Amino acid sequence: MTTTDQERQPVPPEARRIRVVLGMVGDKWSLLVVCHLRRGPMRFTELKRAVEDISQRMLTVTLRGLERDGIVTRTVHDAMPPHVTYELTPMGVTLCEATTPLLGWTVDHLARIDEARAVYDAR
Amino acid sequence: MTTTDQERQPVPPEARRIRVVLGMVGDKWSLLVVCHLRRGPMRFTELKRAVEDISQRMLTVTLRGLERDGIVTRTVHDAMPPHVTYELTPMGVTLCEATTPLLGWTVDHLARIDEARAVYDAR
DNA sequence: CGGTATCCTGAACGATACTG
DNA sequence: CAGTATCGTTCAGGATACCG
Repeated sequence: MTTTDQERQPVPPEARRIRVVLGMVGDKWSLLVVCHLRRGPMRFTELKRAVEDISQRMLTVTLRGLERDGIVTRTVHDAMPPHVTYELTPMGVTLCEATTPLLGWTVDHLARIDEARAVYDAR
Repeated sequence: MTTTDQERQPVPPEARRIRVVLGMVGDKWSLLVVCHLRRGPMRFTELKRAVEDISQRMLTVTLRGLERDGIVTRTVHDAMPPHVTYELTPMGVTLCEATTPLLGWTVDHLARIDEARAVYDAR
């Protein structure tokens, strides 16, 4: 091998991007919550019911993270009874659109993935 | 509210897809390894050097997972010295393409994300 | 209604040593 | 070279209880 010298720092910016994406939506609930908010603003309890099996704590933690990243907005309505709504920001909408191909890929390959796993596990 | 009855099971298939995607590439290393393999087959040690800070153990674990899912192939070459190469399967290549928009989104919004976090943390 | 606070468990991950 | 085995730690996430 003679190319040993000039191949340092191959893809550091790509690595940075991947870390950022995973840090934002790589957890168990964020993408799920974002997907539900595509249809429009939702209240806390409404989300709690919609996102199956999420605990109250994890919904709060997830929403705080998404709010911090500028993906959702939190709006407190002073009414009787008082309530809070969450809504995708414009950036949140574009994030949603950016994930569409990946979700589509899963639809197209779910069967093949299950098959590959079965083959691998059988051996 | 009068729509309480007919809104059960809103998006279960979408949830399933998201779980599958995160289960495959939602961990710390899989996407990173896949991205490095875009350029062509690589040997174990070559990957170990390329993927910054990955431990030998995690590289093995990650590659096994990707192999199980049909994303990479593992080929043992009987030579002296013996070596092993990893390569993206056709399905692995399409997965890579499906993630491109999401990575591109990060490039476009990295600055805005950092800004949003700074604003949120300052308050 | 929409949270916080606290405690706890399991899985993911890292470090290190050894091997065909 | 390309692993496996073992151990220790960290941390995301779940259960539960309480609150403005």
